[in-house]
This record gives sequence, C-alpha cells and structure tokens, in this order.
Amino acid sequence: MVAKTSTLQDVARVAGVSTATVSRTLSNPDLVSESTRTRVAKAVQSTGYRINRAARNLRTRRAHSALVVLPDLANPFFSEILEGISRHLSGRGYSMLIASTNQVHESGERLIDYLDNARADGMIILDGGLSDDVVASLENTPQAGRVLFACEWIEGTGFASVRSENRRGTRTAVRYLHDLGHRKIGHVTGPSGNVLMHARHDAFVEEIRALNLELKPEWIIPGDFSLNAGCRAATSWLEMDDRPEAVFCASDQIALGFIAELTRNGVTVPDDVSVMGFDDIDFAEQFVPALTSIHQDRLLLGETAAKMLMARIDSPEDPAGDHAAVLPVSLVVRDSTARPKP
Amino acid sequence: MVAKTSTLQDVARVAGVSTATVSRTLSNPDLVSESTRTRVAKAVQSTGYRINRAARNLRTRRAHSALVVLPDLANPFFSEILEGISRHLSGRGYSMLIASTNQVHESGERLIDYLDNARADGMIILDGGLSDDVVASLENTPQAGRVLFACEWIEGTGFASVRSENRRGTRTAVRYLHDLGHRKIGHVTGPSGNVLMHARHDAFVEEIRALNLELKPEWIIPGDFSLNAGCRAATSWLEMDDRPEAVFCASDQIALGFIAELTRNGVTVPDDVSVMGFDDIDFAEQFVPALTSIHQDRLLLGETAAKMLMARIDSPEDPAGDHAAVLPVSLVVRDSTARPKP
DNA sequence: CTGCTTACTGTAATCGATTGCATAGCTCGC
DNA sequence: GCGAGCTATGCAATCGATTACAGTAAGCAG
Repeated sequence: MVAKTSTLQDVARVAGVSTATVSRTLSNPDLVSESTRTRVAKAVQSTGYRINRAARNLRTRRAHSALVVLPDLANPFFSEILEGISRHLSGRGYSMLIASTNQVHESGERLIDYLDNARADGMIILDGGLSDDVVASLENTPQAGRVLFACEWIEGTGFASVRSENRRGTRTAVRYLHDLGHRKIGHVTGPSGNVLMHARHDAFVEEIRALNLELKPEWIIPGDFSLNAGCRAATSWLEMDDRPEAVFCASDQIALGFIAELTRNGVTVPDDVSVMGFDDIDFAEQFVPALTSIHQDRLLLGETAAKMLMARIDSPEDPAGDHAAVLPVSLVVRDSTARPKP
Repeated sequence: MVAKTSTLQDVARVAGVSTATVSRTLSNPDLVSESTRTRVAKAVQSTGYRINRAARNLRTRRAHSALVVLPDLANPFFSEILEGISRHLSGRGYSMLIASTNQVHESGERLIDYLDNARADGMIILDGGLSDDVVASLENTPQAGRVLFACEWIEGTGFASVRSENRRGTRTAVRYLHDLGHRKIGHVTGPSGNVLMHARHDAFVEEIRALNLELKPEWIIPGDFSLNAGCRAATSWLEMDDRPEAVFCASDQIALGFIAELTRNGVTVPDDVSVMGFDDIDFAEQFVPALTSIHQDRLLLGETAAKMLMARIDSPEDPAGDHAAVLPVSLVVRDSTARPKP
C-alpha cells in the first residue's frame, strides 16, 4: 500500500516535533512527555513508519545481529542449538546470521570479516576445528571478547565457551555399562584432533582404569562422529577375536551406524552386544532398538551461549556472568543396552 | 592489532586521493586508472581497511542479506536446503539470516519487518503454513516480489516458488509398488491443510485409480510428517482387519517411525509389509532396513531458490529466469520394499 | 521577584560509504 | 587550431537514525 517507506523525518513532520523527539520516543520514552508520546505514536501509526536498521546500525555502531558458525549445516545435531540461540537473540531484537566453515573457506570469505565489516556484533562458533590462522585472526582482533565457542572449544585459547559435561557424561556411561555387568567395554571415538573426541576418550580410559577393567588397545576404535564411522567400526568389531561385549560410542550417529551395520550382519543389539551413544538426538528414541545415550540439553546450550554472548557484546571489558559454562548431562536408558548374556 | 578500524577516509588520505576514488577502486575498478588502482590497493593493505557494511547498506539501500524462514529449526529435513541457499548467497557477498516461524510469532516480531526494516533484501520461506494475516501483509507490501517460497507454497498467491515434483514422485512411488506386485496399497499423509500433503495425497489417489486398484478409506492414514505420526499410523495399521500390503508414506520421518513401531510389534519390513517414504533424508540409507524413498535434491532446491531470489532482488520488475521452478525427483530403491509374499 | 533546578524539546553534527555533477587534461578529426 | 568526446578524479550531497549540546518554560526556594 505504502509506496515509499516513511522515515523519522516524515513522522516528525506529521507529529509536529523534531526527529530527535521521535527517536527518543521510540528508544527512550522516559525522556518524553506523555502528550508528545501519544502524538508521536499516532504519527507512527498513520505513516506506517518502520525503523531503518541500516541507518541505526551505522549510527550506533552495532549490527544488531550475531553470527553462528557451524562446521556443517547438514548435521541435525546443531538444529536444536540454533533454535536455542535464535530464541534468545530474537527476543532482544537481534538477528541470527549463519555461516558454515567449509563454505566460508571456499568462497574466500573470512570469519573475522563479519566482525570487521560490522556485519555481526559477535559470533558463536560451534566448530573447534578451525585452522590455526583463522583462530589467530580471531584472537588478534580487538573484538576477540565477542567470540564465543559452544559445544566445542579450542584448547589453549582464551575464548569464552559453553559446553556439556563431556567427561562426567562419559564416566557415567562407562559406569552404567559396568553396573549392568559388562567387563569388556569398547569405545568408538570421534575424529582425531577434535576436543570432544579427546575429552570423551580420556574420560573413558580414566573410568575404565578406575573400575579396574581390562582394556585391549583394539577395543578403542577410531571414528569421526558420523553414521559411516559407526558402520566401519562395526566391521572392525566383527573382525575381532576377542570382542567387547559393550560399546560406548562418542556420538549417537556413530552408535546408530554401528548398530545398523551389526544388524545387517546378523548380530542382535543388545542381546549380542550392548551399544550406547552420546548426545541423545531425536532419532535415538525412534531407532530400533531405541538407543541408550547421554542426553545433552542442546536448547539450553544454545540459549546459554546466546546469553553469554549478549553479555559480552554489551560490556566487552567486564561481561556479566561466566567466562565458561558447563551444562549438566544425563543418562537416558533405552533398549540398546542390557545385562550380558549369562 | 589495529586498535581502531580504518575508514574510507583513512585509505584516501594514505593513498593521496579522494574517498570517491577509493570507493570506485573497490566497487568499480574499471573507472580508475591502473596507477591509482595500485596506489589505493597499497593503502588498503597498509591501513587494514575493511568496508563498513552498515554504511554501505544505508547508502545503497540494500541489506546485502536474505532471510530464510523455517517452520522449525530442529527439523533435519531443512539443513541441506540451507546449505544450498547459503552457498549461493555467500558467493555473492550476501549473508543468510535465519528465523523460525513459531518464534517470530512468539516474540511479536513480524516477518514483514525484516523487509520493511531493511534488515533483509528478500526472503525464502520454507513454510506453507503461514497464517492468513502474515501472508496478506507480505502480499500487500511493495516488496512482495522479493518473497519466494521453497519446498512448500501457498495456493492462490502470486509468490514465486521452487518445489520438487511432488505429484510425479508420488505416482512413481505408487507405480513402483504396483510393479512389485502389490495390489493393496496404503498411504500415510502429511498434516491436513499442508500443500505437500495435498499434492502427494491427490497424486496418490489418482495413480491408484489409474492403476485400477482397490482403495479402502481406512488405508489412508492421516499423519503429519513426523516420526511420531509414523508410530501412530503403525498402530492404526496393526488394528486393521484388512491391511494394505504396501504403504507409501508422505515423508521419510513418517516411514521410519512407522517401521520402528511395526518392528517393536514383531512385524517385519519388507517381509510382512513394504514401506517407502518421500524425501530421501540422510538417515534413510542407514536405517534397518534401509528405506526405499523418493529422492529430492535439497541442495539444488536451495541453490535454485537463492538464485531466483537474487534475480528478483536485482530487478524486481522484470526478474530474469522463472517465476516457478519444479525440480525433478527420483526413485531410490533400498531394502524396505519387496515383492509380496506368495 | 530572583535565581536555580528540572523536564522537555530542538538544532545540528555525526556514523562511513556511494554517486551525480563538475572539472581538468588529452586525444582526435577536420 | 578548435571544439567534441573521452578518461580520470574531486567535491559535496545523501542515505536515515542517534545524541551532545543548547535552549526554553515551568516549578520552587528564599
């Protein structure tokens, strides 16, 4: 209907006040008298005024948006985290930008550009596998305080971060399998070099030691968080002379691939081998057998990350709240684990 | 390292030219002589200049970003489409904003605001279930040409759209089941009112008729694209006196839930009943049994949508390319379908 | 009644890049 | 040798909101 979008000037003219007053009415109503406030409100109504973000962003030196960086958009693990982030951001008038690392590289675009360009006020990175030069560029920018890692992180850097209790979750898993009666427990790991892989692997070994269990080197099967890694791991398991009777997988996707491949080879879970995962993705519940897993509250993780980022954007020097948050995980017992056959 | 980000002015000063020349060098090099061009390039280098998007956006009246609207961020079906969109956008210097419809409503934010606010130059909507007033607001804006539907669409509106061959895919599926030898074929539908649900349902019925097959009303089981809908449908199937021996599900998620629940009840797929889905999501291949499905090229769908949107942003009056694109689908045969038992 | 505070409101500079118009120097044709 | 036609560059207005600073009127104490 409105052919041309109207500006603050238009509203000011209609209301018979200055643009300053209109601006104040909109962003700082306390400074404006009751009567002008209603007059301006009417003018805003009649003109159909909508604020121009570009102008505001320029003047306030804020982009009013945050960038979320994923290793891979096509991974369902991240979607709920995004939902959590988005929920918090949009409540504060912020927009959520998304970029995936592989793509950023391909197009020659650099992450740091989002900050330098004033395209984003901060970023939440869900990928601990950034290359060294990218990390260095982020560390050396004056805006480093507005960079935050979620889920994953990078050892030896000072970035703020949110993560789940990977170690405790892992030890809980091992202890649970032990409590079921299993004594020979294996582990399919994440990709080598990945921080989550290390955290979970190390905690796994520690707990096995603490429980005084046997651990053959071949029972630790290298993987990479994917369905396919699970399939490959199943092949390894099938070829073993002395097989672990329970397997803790570093991710649900691994566990599902592992079970699928075993099933295709006539091995029954949990009768022949107990399998559990980590993450508790949506599919875990629906798989056959339903997957026992360590639950991560991804929604909360996303919200926490967004909240922390906003605090750091608002006061980079002295942000309210934590520098690092660690969220609780919980054991979810389903049908893929059982007592060993007598 | 650089304490303060430098501006065009700084570069101009260092290079000994005017800001106009620097701007032209950057955005329209042909207008500038070889020698100044290199001089400016050096100055850009030494000052570490990064363009300020907010300023550019204000002046050019472009946000240089596009909004993608999803019904639900947590649905893995969309991730690959996003990847496709993002790939095309970032190649052209555009950023990708994400919002989910449920959330936009909750926060009182309106989709149209993204356009009116100059936060986005256009939007790709993956949700055909927008409420009437939202649709009306989008139709009545002068920017309606920059709104595009992908995957889903809304009947009776003039928005551009990209979609897959839902009808042909469905008819292919039915014919395939028929060719296997099945004569009693059922269908689990999407949510009532959804355009995809209608397209697939109608095509299903048409093809059944064309093949002269029996179709009992109860063989059409209402669902809603989700895993749970599949589970519920399985319960219905189990309760039937005269069961269809093959079931075409309106989505892979339905099909997986359906199979899972059947399996839990001792029914074997495909021996006891053939099941197939639509979409060919990642999990389809890894499920046990691997799911026969109709493949949608979601990456291409995303890229096509982005391409069409860019064309419409560049020239809203007379966009190059199609107003509606329909992408081919293909049958992927796996293990969840088989000839009926003799 | 005077001077000071308080509560609003207006003026105008500002954020940083883009671009229409003006200008200067050069080439070229006749 | 003169004007037309380029090419390369600069000047300055502009996009639309925010905000420091200034000004005005009313309220109030003394």
